[in-house]
Amino acid sequence: MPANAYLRSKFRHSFMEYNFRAIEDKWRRRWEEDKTFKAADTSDKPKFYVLDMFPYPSGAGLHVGHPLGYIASDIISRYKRLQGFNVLHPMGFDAFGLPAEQYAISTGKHPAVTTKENSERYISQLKNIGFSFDWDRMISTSDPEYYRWTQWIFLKLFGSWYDTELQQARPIDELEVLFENDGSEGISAFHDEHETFSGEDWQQMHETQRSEMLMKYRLAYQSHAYVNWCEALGTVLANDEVKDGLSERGGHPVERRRMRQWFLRITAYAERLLNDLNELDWTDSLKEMQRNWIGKSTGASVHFALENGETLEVFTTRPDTIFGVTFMVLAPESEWVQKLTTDAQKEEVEKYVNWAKNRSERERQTEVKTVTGAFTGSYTIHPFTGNKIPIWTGDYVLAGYGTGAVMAVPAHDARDFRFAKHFGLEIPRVIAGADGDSSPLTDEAYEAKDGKVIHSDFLDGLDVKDAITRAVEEIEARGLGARRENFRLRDANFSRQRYWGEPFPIYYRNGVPTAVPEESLPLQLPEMDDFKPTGRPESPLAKLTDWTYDGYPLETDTMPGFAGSSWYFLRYMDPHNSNRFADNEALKYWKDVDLYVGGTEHAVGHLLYSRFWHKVLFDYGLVPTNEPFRKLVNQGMIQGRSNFVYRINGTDTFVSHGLKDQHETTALHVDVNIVSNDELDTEAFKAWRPEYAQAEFILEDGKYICGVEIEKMSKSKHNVVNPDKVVEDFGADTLRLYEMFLGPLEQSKPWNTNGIEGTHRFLRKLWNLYHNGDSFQVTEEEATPAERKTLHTLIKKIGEDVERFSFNTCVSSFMICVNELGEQKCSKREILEPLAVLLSPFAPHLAEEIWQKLGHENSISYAALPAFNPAFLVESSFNYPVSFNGKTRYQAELPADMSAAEVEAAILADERTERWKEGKEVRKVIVVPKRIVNIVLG
RNA sequence: GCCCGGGUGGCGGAAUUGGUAGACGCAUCGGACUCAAAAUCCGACGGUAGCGAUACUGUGCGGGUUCGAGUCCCGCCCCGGGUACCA
Repeated sequence: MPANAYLRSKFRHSFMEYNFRAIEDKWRRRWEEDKTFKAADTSDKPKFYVLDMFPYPSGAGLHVGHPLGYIASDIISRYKRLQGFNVLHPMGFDAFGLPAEQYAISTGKHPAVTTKENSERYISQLKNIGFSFDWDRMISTSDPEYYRWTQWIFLKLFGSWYDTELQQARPIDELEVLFENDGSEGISAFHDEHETFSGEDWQQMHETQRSEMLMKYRLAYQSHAYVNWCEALGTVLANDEVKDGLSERGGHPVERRRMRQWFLRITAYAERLLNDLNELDWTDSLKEMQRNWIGKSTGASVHFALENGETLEVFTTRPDTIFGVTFMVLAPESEWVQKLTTDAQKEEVEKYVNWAKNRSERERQTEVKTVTGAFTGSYTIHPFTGNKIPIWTGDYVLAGYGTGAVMAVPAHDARDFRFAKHFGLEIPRVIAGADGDSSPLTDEAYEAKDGKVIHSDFLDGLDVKDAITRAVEEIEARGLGARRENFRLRDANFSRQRYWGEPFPIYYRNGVPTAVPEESLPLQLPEMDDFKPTGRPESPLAKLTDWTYDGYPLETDTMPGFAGSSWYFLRYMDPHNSNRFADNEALKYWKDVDLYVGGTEHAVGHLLYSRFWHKVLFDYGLVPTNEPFRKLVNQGMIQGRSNFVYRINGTDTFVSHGLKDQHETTALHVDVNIVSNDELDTEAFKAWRPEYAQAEFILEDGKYICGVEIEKMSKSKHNVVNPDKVVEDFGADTLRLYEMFLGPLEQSKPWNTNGIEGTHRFLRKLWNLYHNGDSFQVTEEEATPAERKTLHTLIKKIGEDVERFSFNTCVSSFMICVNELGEQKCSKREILEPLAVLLSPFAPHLAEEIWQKLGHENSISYAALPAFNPAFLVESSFNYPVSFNGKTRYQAELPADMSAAEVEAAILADERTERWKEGKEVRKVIVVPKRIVNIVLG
């Protein structure tokens, strides 16, 4: 291995080697002892809050991909300190939740134990890389002193309703006063459907009835609803935890089940969550993901009269096609299905509904194109034509969106078209194509919002866009409905039937869900030896007989993983406060996160929930900003780079990659740690696994070359590279630099240890600039113009590139600078001292060591960033590329301050121009000063 | 299907507002030092032709705008991510 080579070389050379192990050890210890990166609670300096998405401490420890974002944010943190900011850069652990619990179960240990062990391992790995975290602010979401405030915020949500007129959360007792006085009518509140009641009605209600009514308004509420039940995990899951009908964690099947659950009324904030995205400095793609998840669509609600006098409400985005409605479809789960099914159709409909309800989420999604449904036997009356419209049920209509019923326009909606075609229903065309085509639609629906309306009474001749407006006007004028907005976003399922989460501070007093008083928080998670899922849809806490408060039973569900992570960034501002989730002064000083770095996997989960919680706190004046994360940068994923060996089938012989096609072979993953530049260390391979001890090899050019594939980094693929190993072999500074050098931060890229020696070599070259033979040597001589130019080119470049998070080009610039200074044999303080400061955010250990040798007593972390002086970059001449018809032919060195006309004259007078003209005429000369000359020949 | 990214040497990537494509690094090859190896240093390194100066060609494909296109416009192909009966 290269590390051994370096070690060997160290003993051979007599001069001062770059001994990264000693240097890094020394500074790790110093920073810890001196608390170098402790953020001041109050300061005259401007604040800067740099946050990483905190990890859940998994049993596998950190691999080399995890620190990528942390290195980037650490560079920014250190850079901002150099710029004079008071920087808050904390780290902690997302310790509650499913992953931690699954890991505990698989190892047979208690999650409290595994979480502690894993966190400690993470801390040591993180400290090894030299991050400038303020470790005194470390938090863990499973710490009772932390989740006490998670519970407290939950109670805030439980004790709130949303005023749609004031557009903010308000205390629930204010709603009770309104109910008491005037009943439910005229209150502008976001709530579930219910029948209106008067003030007198309210006064006569029982406690239970009142509680149930308030549940329809609370921001944290209980409800019976269809939820994602995952049998294998023994819990329900939120929508963002389910992918393709399988649990995101573990890939287990998920079924739809009606259960009583806690929910968060995030839908009340849909509009604000959507609008406020505009003011955030996030990537467009991330904002777009949130917009799509929120899914706002504009249209109309329309009431269709039923024969029994009731009305059926539907939501449509295409009211312009209302004359094309030939049938209605209800979701199988809709309450209307039962009510509207006639005796004659009863058997068929019941059979269908039962079948549809028992389909798994996965079946529903994989068989999207299969058309199923049943006729209820009832009809509705078309509000404009008076026609009888048959009512069907079909599972392509979702119960949870809109009203769970649609007006079907088969000619202009692909799903309705398929349904009509399958059941032989009419498909009348009401929108002509853009080319005026009004022929019947036989193959597919015409969904484009383009063309003119036909066969539609008062809408005839209008363009689609105008017809939508006109149709809504008419619907409103006739009292048939109204313009309406609809959101795809659903309320967040907040219950988990698991052990390892925050207990709900809720107890059931005579069956009425009641808040545990604030003074009794934290409501501690009870110690349990048997914390495994029960296998029934209830939490392990239900096994306890003494899980009570004040003699009443406590809620047995626990909160989901995203509870603790929805506000942790606030706790860092004041992590040890025992009176409040964070002190008001601290909140006012730190305000919000200036830079948040993390992966896109949290685009719609964590980032949406956090924004929601933050807005509720903002409504109560508990936080000073309405958004928590001003700027957000997504780092790409580091993929694994797997190596393969090829075993000749039925033998113990392995053939090198280039020769494998001459044999029948099986490709096997081999540990990337015993492969260097794709060459296998065959002795290490024999020692790797007992079954390979007798292995024989067919080599090419005396080497065994491995195959390569880019895959996910995972243990089973033997492509995991541990940062500890890289730090041991090359040092933390090399690791930091190399991770940045790999490519643009936001891009996904494979980890390949091969190139790391380049960055290590760079650090040694840099180290040698400050040393001569075996002694540190930096002179006080005045720098030359060339040396100053080299330095200030770097200062300018680093300033620009850090600003745009282009750290890979920063590293290149350092390399160029060091190469040039090496050629210049520069050892002058005037140049080398600023260079050390510039480098310190990237390679902090090395920079500190040099800084100390330069005679400074304080940490380089609080030095001042060198100022850029453009005067040093002024050039007296410019080497013009001269091109003819766009092809560069020769270079001409001309004074830099020459005007365009002078340049033109000089070039035309150049003898080389004559040669390249090839006798043709000069039609035009383009001169861009200090860039290019192009001569157009005719 | 829809919405976002992206496609540049053997490899990772650079080219920030249209102005010398391939910076920087890895790998490879050649040389110096060495008994030898490692380390270090020097040099070559997109493709084709040529001893060579050099010429032609070249940023996924096809067209266009421009004095000039990796960069802008139109139409495709491929890869990655998100989302999916959302009416």
